[in-house]
Order: sequence, then C-alpha cells, then structure tokens
Amino acid sequence: MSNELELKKCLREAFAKRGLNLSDSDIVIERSKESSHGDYSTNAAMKCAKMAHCNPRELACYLQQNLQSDLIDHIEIAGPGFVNFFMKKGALQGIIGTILANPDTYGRSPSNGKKIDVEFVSANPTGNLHLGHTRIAVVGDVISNLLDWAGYDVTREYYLNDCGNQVEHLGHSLRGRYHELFGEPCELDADDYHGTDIIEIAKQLKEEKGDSLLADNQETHDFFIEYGIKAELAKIKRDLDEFRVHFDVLTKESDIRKGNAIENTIKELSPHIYEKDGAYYLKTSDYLDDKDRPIIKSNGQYTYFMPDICYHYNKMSRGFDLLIDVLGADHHGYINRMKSALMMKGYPADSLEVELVQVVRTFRDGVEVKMSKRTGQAITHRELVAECGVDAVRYLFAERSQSSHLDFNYNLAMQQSSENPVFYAQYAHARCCSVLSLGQDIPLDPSGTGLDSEVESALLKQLACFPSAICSAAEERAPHKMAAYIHKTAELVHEFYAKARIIDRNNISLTSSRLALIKASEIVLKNALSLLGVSAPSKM
RNA sequence: GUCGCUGUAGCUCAGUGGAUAGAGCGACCGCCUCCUAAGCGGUAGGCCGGAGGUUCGAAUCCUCUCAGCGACGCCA
Repeated sequence: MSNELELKKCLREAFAKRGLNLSDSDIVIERSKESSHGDYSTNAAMKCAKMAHCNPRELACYLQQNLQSDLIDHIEIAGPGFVNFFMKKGALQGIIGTILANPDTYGRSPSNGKKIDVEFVSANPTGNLHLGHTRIAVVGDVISNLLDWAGYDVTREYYLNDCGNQVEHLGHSLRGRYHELFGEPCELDADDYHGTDIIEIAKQLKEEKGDSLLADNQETHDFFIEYGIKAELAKIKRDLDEFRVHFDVLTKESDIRKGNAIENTIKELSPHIYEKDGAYYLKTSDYLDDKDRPIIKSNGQYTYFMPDICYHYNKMSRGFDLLIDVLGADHHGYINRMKSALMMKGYPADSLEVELVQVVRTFRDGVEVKMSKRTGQAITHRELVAECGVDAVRYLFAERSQSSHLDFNYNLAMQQSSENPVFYAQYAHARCCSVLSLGQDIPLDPSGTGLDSEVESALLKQLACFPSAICSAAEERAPHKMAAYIHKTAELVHEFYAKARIIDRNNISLTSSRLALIKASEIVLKNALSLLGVSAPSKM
C-alpha cells in the first residue's frame, strides 16, 4: 500500500473513533512542498472542525495523539491546523523494488471493468489535416492513454463522414480538376474544394484511369466521390500514423445509414418531432437545448445532426459506460443538442462527455502566422510535424490545458536545443540510461538503503505518486497534468544527478542503491513519456 | 443580445478552498582536472483584470463589472 493510502486509512480510523465517518475522497493527503512541513500533510482537521464541533487546532491535537502507524515517525501541528506527517526512515524506499519488479506496467491501475469510447479527430475526408486536428489528436490520444492506464477499457474511434454535401463537393471538385487536366475549363462552385491537394489526386487518377472518366454519368459521379474519399482518407491515416495516433475502430456514416437505421430512429423519436415550414424539427428544447433543431430539411435531406444521432445511439448500443467526444471549441453548441437526443432514448445526460479543444495560433518571430509561406494556404498538420518533429509537437501541444487557447511558438519548437522543453525531459531519461550503462557491472540494490538526502526523498516520493498522478490526470481529462508530472520528475532527476555523485567505486553499497533509484526514475520517465506519445531516447 | 473559453512575472502558461502564488522562455550572476553543462545553483521581475460577498482561510467558490477570442445556419 502506498504511503498516501496508509495515512488515509489511519485518519479515517481516528475520525471514526470520534464518531465521524469520512470517505477516502473526503480526506486529502498532500506531499509537503517544504521539508519543515514533513513528508505529507493534511488539512483534514480544518475541514472537519465544524463537523466535530471544535476548533481546528484542537482537532489536530486529537489526531496527533490518536494516529497509529508504523510508518509515522512523528506528527507536528502547524499554522491554523495543518497536520504534518514526518515518516520513518525507510517508509519511502520500498517503492524502488516495486518499480524494478514491474518496469512495463508500473503506473497502471488494475482494470475497473468500465468501457469508454473516445472519438476524436474524425476529420472529413475532404482535405488535409490542419492544426486544430493536431491538437485534438494529441488531446484525444493522450486522454485515451491515461484512461487506459487508469484501468478503463478504452476504444479509440474515428467517425468518417462519407455521405452528404461535403463529399458531393469533393467529388465535384475532383471531377473539375480531372477535366482540367484534359484542357477543359475547371468548373468549381464556391462550396467546392479549391485546394491544390485535389489537383494531386486528379493527376493520380489520370495516371490510373486515363481519359475513361470524362463522360458525365451516375457511374463517373459516384466514382469521383469514392476515389476522392479513399485518397483523402489514405492521406489522413498516413499523417496520423506518422504522428503515432492509431484508432481501434473506424465507423463510416454510410454504414450507420444502412438498413434504414435513420428512418427507424426517426420513427422511434416521432413523439419528439414536429413539422414546420416543410422541415422537421427535434424538440431538443424539452431537455437541455435552448432551441429545437432541424433534422430533415425542407428539400427532404437530413441535416448532419440526424445521422450523428444514429451514430451516438450506435455507440451506446455497443455497451460503453461513457462516450467521450473530443471536438473543436466551435462545437460547444452541439453538446446539449446531442445530450438531449441521447436522453430521448433514455440514456442519462452524463453518458456523453464532450471535451472541447480551443484554437491554435502559430507564431514565428513573435508574429502570428496564419498561412503557410510555401502554399499560401492554412498551415497543415503535415507541414508542422515535418518542420518541428513528432516529439516536440506532441509534447508542446500536450503541455497546455485544452481549455485554453494555444499559442504555438515555431521558433521554440523547431529548436533542437535546451530551450525546447521536450528535450529537458528526454535528456533526463538519456542521462539515467547513460549512468546505468556506465555502472552496468554493479548490481542494483532496490532496498533503498542509504537514500535519505532531501533530493533522494523528494525523488522517491515523486516516483511513488506516479500511479495516482495518472489517475487524477485521467479523471480530469487533463493531459497537461501528465506533462507537468514529467517536468517535475525530470527536474528532480537532474537535481539528484547534479548533487550526488551516483557512481562511486569506493562506495559500492551506496552506488547500488543510487543506481537502483536511477533505474526506477528511468522507468517512470519512459512510461510517463509514452503516455504523451513522446519517445524516450537512451542517448542524446 | 444569449451561451462558452480566457484574463496570474517582460512573453507563453501551470496553479480551481490551504502554509512564503510556480514553471518554461527572455534578462543578469556563479558552477565542468570528476558519471552527458541539452545540466545545476542564485538574482531580478506579481495590487493573480476590477469591485463586492461567502469563511478559520479566496488566484481558486458566488454576484456584479471590464477586456480578448469563439459559437449562436433548413452548414458539417
């Protein structure tokens, strides 16, 4: 049992003796920031003073006298009623053995049996991924990793819109570019896709099919769409693959529409549907929405919302305890709309959670850049990654809370140098590896004997709280907290390295302990970086 | 107008009820005869947008207010 859990148990028992029954979540144990405040502290005495009908310091005194644990050396009371725990020597050291015995899984929580579906990116197959997708990819992927390690059964899902208006425009654009290659005027509408990427696809198509598609008929119309989707999706997959983002499930809108699924859903929802001006509306305002939303346009076509409802019902029917959609912040109006639709079928409102990801702005030399210099169009995901590298982009995007606007500094990300924060963490890992390699003839001693300096204790505590750091980052859907954990761990490793001569051939016993601590740190850093999808090099 | 996000060091951001508000970058001063100086130690820099309130205690919660961005479509 970790020290935190042990202390919680003791506190709960002490409170119970006084007739106060607290749950674990009521008790907060913190690692003390300062050594004069002990190893751990709790504010429980202040929190519960009212409930116990006495003043905080009195209650703290009671706790001081009634807490029993072999791990505690002594307890001090400070300030308005903080209870500071000073642990016995040896109480922290046990963690090294645990880490060394489970290098690949240290940090993982046991399975809790809950299934979560995380849908993210889901970019339409009509063009290149842009920086908004990059950020959503990082946030979605890291949240999935965190949930996985926190004990959830996670499905990463991509929803492919391969029906409707947008792919019609894609087909039409591709047709136009294809005809253009044969010297005909390119007829593109305002809503078509004017990007150069379509020209590339058209060239590829010409190579494969020659002039066989010049005739306009239903067959060629369908073929342009199908070919366009395939080509665009292949590019998206390639980009995400290179970005270390992989999906378990790809769901196509065309599959969702199969077997009259939409018509059947409309029948089911008919008590919530009414007709107005030739269109059909869903009464979402009966639930959480501020107005009703159209599901069938007056021209008879479905709005995007309708198949999306079916898609979410489809996800729920697969037995997930929770659906998470990671979306751009411009979708915030969508949340209550979709929750309302889920509630119409009897699902609770909180069966869907939407993580909104704020916009990305890019800066170069202190000036915002909106367009790529090379193409004159919006900067693409691919360009960014090619220029800055996967590790830097993933780390820098994960480092910021998704709820705040992200200003991405090109100059910083492109520098393969100390100024780039991702290298700080990777360097700490590489340093561990380097020292371990130099001392590989010395056996590791996982007992922690002799590791009692301030920085060693701080590092041990940091390594010990890795599992709980993962869980809280997962529960809060907060990738940036994992980045903060990594930074703190790297900082302690660097400090330890600077202050302690790790390999001392004249003191093999201490060296064995220190090498074991370095090995444990290396494992934690590697596992933590892998949660962000960032590599952990052994040499830099 | 309604709703959402944001406002903290020169810049980019952590910190959402606890002790002296933190990090990176930038600035300045130190530290390699010795395991990677992509590092370490130190200095400077803050009425936490503003005003009220809640309580033992507020950057954090509530109300009001100011500013920036975004969303409010029979687009997706």
